[in-house]
Amino acid sequence: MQRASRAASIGIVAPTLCETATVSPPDLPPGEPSLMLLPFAGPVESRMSSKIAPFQTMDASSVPKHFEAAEAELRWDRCWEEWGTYRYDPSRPRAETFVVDTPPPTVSGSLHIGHAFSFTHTDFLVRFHRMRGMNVFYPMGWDDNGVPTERRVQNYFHVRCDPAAPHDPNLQLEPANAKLRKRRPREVSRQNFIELCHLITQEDEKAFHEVWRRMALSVDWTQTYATIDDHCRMLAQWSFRDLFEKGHVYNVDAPFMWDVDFQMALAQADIEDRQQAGAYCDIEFGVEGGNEGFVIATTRPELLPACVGVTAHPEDERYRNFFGKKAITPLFRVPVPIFPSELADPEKGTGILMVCTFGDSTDVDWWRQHQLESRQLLGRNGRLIEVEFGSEAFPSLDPDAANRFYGELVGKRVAQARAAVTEQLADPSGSATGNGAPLQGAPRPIEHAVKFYEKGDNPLEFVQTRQWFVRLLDKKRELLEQGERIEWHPDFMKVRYRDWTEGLQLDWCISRQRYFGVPIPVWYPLDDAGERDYANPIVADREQLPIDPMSDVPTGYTPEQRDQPGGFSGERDIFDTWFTSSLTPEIGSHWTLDDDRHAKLFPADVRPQSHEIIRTWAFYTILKALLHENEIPWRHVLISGWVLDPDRKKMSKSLGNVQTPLPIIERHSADAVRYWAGIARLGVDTATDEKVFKVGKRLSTKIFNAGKFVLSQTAEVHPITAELDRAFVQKLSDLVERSTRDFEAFQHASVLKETESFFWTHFTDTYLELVKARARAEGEDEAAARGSAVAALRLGLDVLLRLLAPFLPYITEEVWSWVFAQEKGERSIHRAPWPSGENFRGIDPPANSGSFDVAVACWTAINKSKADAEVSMGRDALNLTIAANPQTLSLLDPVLADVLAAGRCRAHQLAESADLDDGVFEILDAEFAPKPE
RNA sequence: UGGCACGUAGCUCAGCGGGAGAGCGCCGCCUUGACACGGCGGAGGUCGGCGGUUCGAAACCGCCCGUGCCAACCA
Repeated sequence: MQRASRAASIGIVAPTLCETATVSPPDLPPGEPSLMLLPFAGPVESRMSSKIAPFQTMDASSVPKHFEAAEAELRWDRCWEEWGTYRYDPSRPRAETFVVDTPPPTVSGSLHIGHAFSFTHTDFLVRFHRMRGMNVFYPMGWDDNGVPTERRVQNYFHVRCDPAAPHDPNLQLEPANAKLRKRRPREVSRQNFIELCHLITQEDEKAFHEVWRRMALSVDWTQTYATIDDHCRMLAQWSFRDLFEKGHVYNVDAPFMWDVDFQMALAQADIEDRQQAGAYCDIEFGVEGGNEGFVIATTRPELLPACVGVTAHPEDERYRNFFGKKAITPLFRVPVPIFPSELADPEKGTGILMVCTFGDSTDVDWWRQHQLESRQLLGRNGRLIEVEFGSEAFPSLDPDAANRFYGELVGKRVAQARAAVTEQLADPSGSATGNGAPLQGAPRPIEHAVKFYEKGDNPLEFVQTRQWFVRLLDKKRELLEQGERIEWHPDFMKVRYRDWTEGLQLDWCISRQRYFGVPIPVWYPLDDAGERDYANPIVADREQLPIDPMSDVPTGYTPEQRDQPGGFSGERDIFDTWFTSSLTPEIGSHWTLDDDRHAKLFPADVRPQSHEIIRTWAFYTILKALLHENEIPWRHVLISGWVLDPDRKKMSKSLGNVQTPLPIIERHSADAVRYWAGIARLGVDTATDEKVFKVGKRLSTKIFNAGKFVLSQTAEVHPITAELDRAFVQKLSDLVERSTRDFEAFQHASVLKETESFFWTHFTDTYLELVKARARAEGEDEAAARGSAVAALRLGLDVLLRLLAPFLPYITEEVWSWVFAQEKGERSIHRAPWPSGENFRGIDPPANSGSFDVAVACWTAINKSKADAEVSMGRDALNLTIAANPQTLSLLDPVLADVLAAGRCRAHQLAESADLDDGVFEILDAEFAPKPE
């Protein structure tokens, strides 16, 4: 309390903080919360210099010995929030606005250090532009939708969604324990399931929120959205309606990629290839009207009952005679056409193969092109369905045998059916030619690529279902052009986008057979027989949105008409989660809701993201902006690399090597973690490294101590006139110029490295030491020299703090608050202007541009002579002979007094030594004072 | 198999047409008044390999080797 009242009377930053100081934040322990919350405000003597305006110093002894990062992080976070330091100002014009299309993290995914890494990259740039005077729009979104959340709810509560189950309005569930997990999952209604999803995402959001605050992401927290909230659902559904009206979406009933475990359709972007062990089975087929046969090689013998054709290359001599005839499948004795196809590769397998409904996408092509029969045997759950051979749909020359064989397969999953069929094929009774067992020899093991859903555990199948699509194959050229209009950082990442776009083979399947997400806002009229009219869907009106077609009713119908002949039926599917997240720029800009805001915030300036989702998030966002507004969604894309574990493996949940940010922050401080992220360039994968965190921590400690020293120099400031001071300022001015240029070019890592290097090499290790004595020189006639040093020291600290502020927001704010906050009239350094030529106006350049380096070289030579003599640097030199060539000695002259003072040199001689190189000094005949008792 | 990126000191990386660099680690020394959560000094590399362009290549070009990522490869 005493501290608080004193600060108030001194009035640095205290007036605004008094309120803060009286508020006990809920997340701090009780005790002395008011003290904890007060930014340090040591005693300040306010003086007016006759030469340079308001000037304050502080008493270094009043500053704590060490910087307590954890305490400061909580304290400053509260201040920034109270001050609205990061608030977007909607009244300012577009030209002054800098817009970020922030990635909404999947909140039910694991929060790891990689998130902190890439989000911090964005924050560096944001803070730079804010200090440059831009009005920053930096929102935060949460991605709640989709499979990860459903999975998490299923595991957390040990439940499954059963759409047929009745809703339980009083459902209360605890997290499942081990005992509960042994039982079958509890089945809950669709609505209950969705409520559980909401519950868990809210909890997960808090975890992210806490880490973001602690990392000092300068987000405007008043601009927050969640992909499941009304605003996002409305815009996603409106997006669908707009695309529908423009003719870009359609629904079709066709064979498509299907995950048998999730039981949902997928888009090309959701698929990955995995190397799998498989085996070629060589199977003899018969040919109708004889006992001839041929052998096909297949890795999917279980699809034999679904065989609808056989094909070989038209030029293949081995099989030419068969074209036009019918093949007879073994076991099931089904006659199927044999036709030529350029797509068959004579080199592969035996050169002749079976076409099934459906083994792969080529099967689908053949099936379409040659109008083959449809004999879909694989059900949506991945098990073989019941069929009757000998019926019209499943003809057979020997229905009894076929049904006997097939009876052993019904209900089996793919892998089980494969084993069973392989066994059956080894039985001669199944032969189509009478030449013994259809299986020729043992299956031959191979490794081959198989398509998987990226989150799935079983290979994809092609299953005929009805799905909604966005047409994109006809828009490749425009999409590629949009990609060219955007600047990619690093630029080679553009290639990823181009390759993906050029390689597109399928339209975007946007319907998903899931529960937690944005419903497709469509109903279907039912005819008199109660069948859905898919050709004439009823798309919800704008005014109705957002809607859930399972509970809301289309205009012109009554609730009683739901699922009645002549009535309507609601679409059950929801959107692919990317359908919503591809609208993040429009979600932030309030597209279609607020034209003025949209004009200011769209297109955005930057989109930060990681490279593995170029094909999804970046691609779909570009697509949406093109189709809705014929625009690019943002001008720049920033691609952060991945975070690897110390063994350089990608951090992922499945590998179990995930590190979470909070323990690292607690151990090393948020600034240290930000430093680690800051030295990594965009697009470069980076390993977590204790050593680097420590370097960051060390830098912030040094800033704390150097700040304490500089601001406690009590001499009045004067114009910067001394040669060494002017030489230092010139170097500083060059640094500002380079840093600004690098930041403008999205090279944050160079800014940090250069500034850090300058801070140590040119500021604390050299300049500060060289002028220390002069800054403390006593006597009236030393006032100008003294004041010049103090002014340059303060200028150096001021500029370096600001250059480092985007990277190390806590320590720079802390030091800023001691004196500069009031002196410069800006309470937060994060609102202070970025350094520029303005800061150096009126300071003359040095007489010699080499003065600084010569001073350092000479001082270093003196230090070396002390090191060689194994005496402390603090020991006085009684007498030194300084040798250098005449040119170098003449450069030394204007800075010699500073060098001698820093070297504690009581007496000296200069010796011309023409054979020494420029800038090189040698110390001869050094004599040091004896070690004091 | 194709595309992209990367290969520089023990480790992590910067440099990308004219001096081979930084931090950490290592060795030696120093309690100094902002800082021992310090400071000073030092050792350490034929810049993956082979060719080419150039007066000059770690850097530019070609080929090769290695690593990573992306994409393709389901008969």
